[in-house]
Amino acid sequence: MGGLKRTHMCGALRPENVGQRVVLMGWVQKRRDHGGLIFVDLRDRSGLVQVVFSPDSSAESFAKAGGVRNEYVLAVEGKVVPRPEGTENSALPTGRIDVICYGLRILNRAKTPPFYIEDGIDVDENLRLRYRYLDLRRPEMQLTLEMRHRTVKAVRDYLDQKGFLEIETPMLTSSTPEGARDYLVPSRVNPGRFYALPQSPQLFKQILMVAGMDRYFQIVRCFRDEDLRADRQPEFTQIDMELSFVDVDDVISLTEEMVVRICSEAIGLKPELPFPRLSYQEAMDRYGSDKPDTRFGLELADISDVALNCGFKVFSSAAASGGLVKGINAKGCGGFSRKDIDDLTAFASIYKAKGLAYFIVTAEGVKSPIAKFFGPQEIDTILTRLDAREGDLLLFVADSPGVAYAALGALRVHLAERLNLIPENLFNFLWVTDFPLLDYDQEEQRFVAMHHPFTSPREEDLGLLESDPGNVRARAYDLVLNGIEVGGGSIRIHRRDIQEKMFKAIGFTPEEAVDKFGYMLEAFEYGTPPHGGIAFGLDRLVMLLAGRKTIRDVIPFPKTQSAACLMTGAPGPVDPVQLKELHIRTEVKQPRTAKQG
RNA sequence: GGAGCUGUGGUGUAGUGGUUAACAUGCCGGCCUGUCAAGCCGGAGACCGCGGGUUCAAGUCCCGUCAGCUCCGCCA
Repeated sequence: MGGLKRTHMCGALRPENVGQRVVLMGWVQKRRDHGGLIFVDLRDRSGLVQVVFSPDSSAESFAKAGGVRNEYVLAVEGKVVPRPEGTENSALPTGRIDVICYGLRILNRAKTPPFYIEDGIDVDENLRLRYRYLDLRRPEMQLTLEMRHRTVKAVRDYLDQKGFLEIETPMLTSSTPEGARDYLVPSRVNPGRFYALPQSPQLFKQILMVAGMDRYFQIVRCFRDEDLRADRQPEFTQIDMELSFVDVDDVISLTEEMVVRICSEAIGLKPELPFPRLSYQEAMDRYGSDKPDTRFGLELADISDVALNCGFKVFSSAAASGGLVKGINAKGCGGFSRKDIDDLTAFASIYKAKGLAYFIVTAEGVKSPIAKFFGPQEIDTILTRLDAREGDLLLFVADSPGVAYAALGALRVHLAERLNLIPENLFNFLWVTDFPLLDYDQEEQRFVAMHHPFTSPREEDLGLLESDPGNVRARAYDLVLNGIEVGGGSIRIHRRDIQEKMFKAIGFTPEEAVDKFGYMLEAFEYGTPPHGGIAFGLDRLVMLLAGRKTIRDVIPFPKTQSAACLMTGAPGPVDPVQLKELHIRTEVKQPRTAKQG
């Protein structure tokens, strides 16, 4: 840089700086060459400032500026001057001043970038990911990463203040049964043995409680080898916490305050406390989801009782065989065409709904292919249940509870989007509590932990653990924001006998339990305090606060849906020598690379 | 494992089975002393993701495949 030292950031200059000699370093956003006068918008992380090159102030710089192109890296020595009257740019924070250049150094040249370095670009995500360093130059990406930093800093400041210690846990750990697929790391010095990357530091943080650390937190990377979604990456970051001597309300109120602090420092928002709470059952009944979006209405109604005795076989048999008949009122959609309804039916079928029954509410009564199966009394009850008015479209699903909830829950969100019912800039936090402890897995023909196997049952349900496992409620809680789960936790089991019962309930033999979690059971015998905690999905939280639709936008170097990094080409093939050292042979002859095509 | 959408100059798009694949922007050159979506003039740049097939003729129709995205399953 030829001994030059930067004095200011580009975006920081204001009329107060007029008269100052400044040295700026940054990238060329745009050059406007007027022949006798050249304007260059110089950009750094802080913003843009207009640099003026004129032969009157420096003939040499003016000549050099003619050869400057977009994304060249410049060092500019100049003087801050007020803009001539009438040439101010109110769209720019620095728009009332210019920097007149007296000395220009071209620190580096740049090829023409493959896409525009600006906000709101509409470009193939392939390109953005391949040239991520250019994508990240865009102001909105830089602001998002700054917001992520503010979030993390707010968490650290808050938890430090509350007496938490930030403690690290291993990345190379052991694979555990249950849960997601593990990422495995072969051990060179232990042939045939593997570490697993942590799906979460769950066991370690509990052990830290046994160790008397009292309050722990960690901003920690977690790994799950499952298929990707807009809000799921194979590696993601959790704000992970655990506290001793607490109950559900303690964890909830402590983290509520933290969330408020995050919102305030990241985006200047002050959500009202306490956040609403909903039981799992109520969330399912009203919204068909355990992570309901409460920014709009369209709640579900249950008509299983009416359906049970009606003449429509599809309804009555669903209701009679333990299923549900539920409906949703698509307000004002009575004018939907046959095709519109077919589309909604197709949408519901994604969630395994076998069909979508409908009522169109008109002044003359209900128009529906299935109206004839209902008496006037029954129709009246249904209309009342769904709060139906003339011009409404009522949609019904009759199926197993799982399918009815899923299909209508998704339909509810789908309709809200289509009808533009979702207000912008609304942040609806809410707790979902009282989850079932266990969930029956049809495929495996056994109960599995809904949260994880270390979640404590509610005391009053303890007796059901053996007699009626499906109805045991957990001391678990999820934090939901605008229909997305951003956090979840529980009070843990801290007694060996209960932990053993839990393992038994999910089908572990005592030998398996000891084999996989013996150290944990043993630790429980050395004075384990009651404890509980929570983990937040940092990426999702920042995504929502930043108003983005995918966590890829808040992760500097994300993976594609096929878990590849388009910039580095990971995962890539490795030298056979490396494999040999690791005592590994693969079945694949010619590995596909991520960059083909 | 499955369903859907997308793929055409650098970028974003248009393109009814039929001539030399069109437009905008960017890029390159020239002119231009107050622009900030600068302006004006000129120029280069795509064998239409890849591979087959149908056809006298394919960017367009069919099959396969690759990549990206969205979703179902999966994600304690």
